[in-house]
Amino acid sequence: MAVITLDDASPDPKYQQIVDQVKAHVVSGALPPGTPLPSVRQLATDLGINVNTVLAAYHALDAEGVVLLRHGARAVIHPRLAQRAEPAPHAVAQVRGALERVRADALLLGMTPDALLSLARQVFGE
Amino acid sequence: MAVITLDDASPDPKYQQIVDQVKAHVVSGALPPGTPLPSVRQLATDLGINVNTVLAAYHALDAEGVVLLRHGARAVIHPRLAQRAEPAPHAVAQVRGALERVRADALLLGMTPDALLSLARQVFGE
Amino acid sequence: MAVITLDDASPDPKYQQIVDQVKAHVVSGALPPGTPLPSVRQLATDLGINVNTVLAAYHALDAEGVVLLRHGARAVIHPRLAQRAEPAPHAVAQVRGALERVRADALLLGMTPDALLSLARQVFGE
Amino acid sequence: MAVITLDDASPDPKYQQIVDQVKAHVVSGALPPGTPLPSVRQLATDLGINVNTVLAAYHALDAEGVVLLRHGARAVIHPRLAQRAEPAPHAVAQVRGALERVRADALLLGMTPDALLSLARQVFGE
DNA sequence: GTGGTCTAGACCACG
DNA sequence: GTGGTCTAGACCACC
Repeated sequence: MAVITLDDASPDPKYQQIVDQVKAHVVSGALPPGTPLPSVRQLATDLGINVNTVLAAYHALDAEGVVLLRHGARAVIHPRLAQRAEPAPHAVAQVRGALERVRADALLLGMTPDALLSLARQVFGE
Repeated sequence: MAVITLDDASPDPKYQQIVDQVKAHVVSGALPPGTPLPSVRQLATDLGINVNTVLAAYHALDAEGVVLLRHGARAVIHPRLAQRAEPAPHAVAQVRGALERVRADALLLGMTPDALLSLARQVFGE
Repeated sequence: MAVITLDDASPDPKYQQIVDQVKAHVVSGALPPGTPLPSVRQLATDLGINVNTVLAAYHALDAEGVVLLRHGARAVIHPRLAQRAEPAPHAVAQVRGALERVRADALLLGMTPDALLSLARQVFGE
Repeated sequence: MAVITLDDASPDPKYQQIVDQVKAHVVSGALPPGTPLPSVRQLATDLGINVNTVLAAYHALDAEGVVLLRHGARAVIHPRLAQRAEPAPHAVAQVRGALERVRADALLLGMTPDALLSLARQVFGE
């Protein structure tokens, strides 16, 4: 459970794919705060990639506060993630920008505004 | 009208900012199909950037089918853009992926699913 | 009294947290020179961590001269701690370096020099 | 000016030394917002170290928002650094923790509270 | 055994 | 030319 897989055909770099999937698992509840992640070496061999690539992903997650890295200890999902309840002032602006970008691409790809809204309800709704 | 501006403080590369803004203007109707874009040299001097940077943006837009580039002729918004009505099979999957990524980041930033849906309705709604 | 606690959400390693807290208790007077520390095994079980982790902390404190370790005997706060009166030549330079580092981070975090000085007076003042 | 140097005898890793010095230069005004940093390759050869070590430092500065990294463009001190005026809620607590740590070490090194406060006024004062 | 740092070198993407 | 990604492998620090 909470498996991480790589797609060689993806335009995203491997370390980014790892970051995205860990975040997704955190959000879905598959990786609750405090859960230990696989060791960098373990995940590297599992995915058939280099240890440093996994390290890059873990460092990025650490910098974002999603993961807690400590010397000698297994990396864990940050225990204080659950406490965050403030919407954060700039966060909304940031998300809005991302949504506007998605909207432009979707409409140019031929989707109707209605179809987009409907898809959003599907993805964003519980 | 349909002005393009660059933000030096943006994490996005310049060519990306140009691409995003042209798309936005197309979607908003400010740049209807067939409209000529400013010449590469003109836009480059207007923005105070290198010609190659503008060229990169135009090429990207051409590759996505948003713009039509022809040797010796001014670049124009693709005339057949309006005819696209089929959402394209992989397009929906692509947009869904983008939305899922936005969702993960939004929730990790502390937004509630409700707030996100509400924001999406705001941005995606006509 | 002079309790030591661990914070799982802290980015600092456990042994470091122990070292910091013992130092703080010594400085505050809660652990005067000569005071015996809890045994390695006792503290390890109290905190629910490995004996070696506590040992590492005690060794670090011993190396810094804060604690006196003797084979077979309980570790104690170094009895001669009180006698130190000379600031030591390199000590000032070391502390100055630490303060400069704190200053850079504080200012980058948005604090004003005045706010920083005021906070320092609060923390450093008796 | 705004030179960066490495100290092989320092306990801090090289990439950390680069990070600290860039921050110090930003705070001192030697590197105002928008200033381009030396390219990773240039700085690497200047310091006689590997390119990836410099990259690690630049990535860390980018993650902290001190530096703006963009593909193909020279790294620059973040242009929006000047705009930050909010003290940030957790920032104060973070700085306070750092000061408390410095205080404990200073007193254990034999400095008096008065000497520490005086040094702080020297370092923190304009 | 776990993560941290550093090196060396290759190839890709952006301007 | 600039930064980005990835690999391979070595050695160190922490638990």
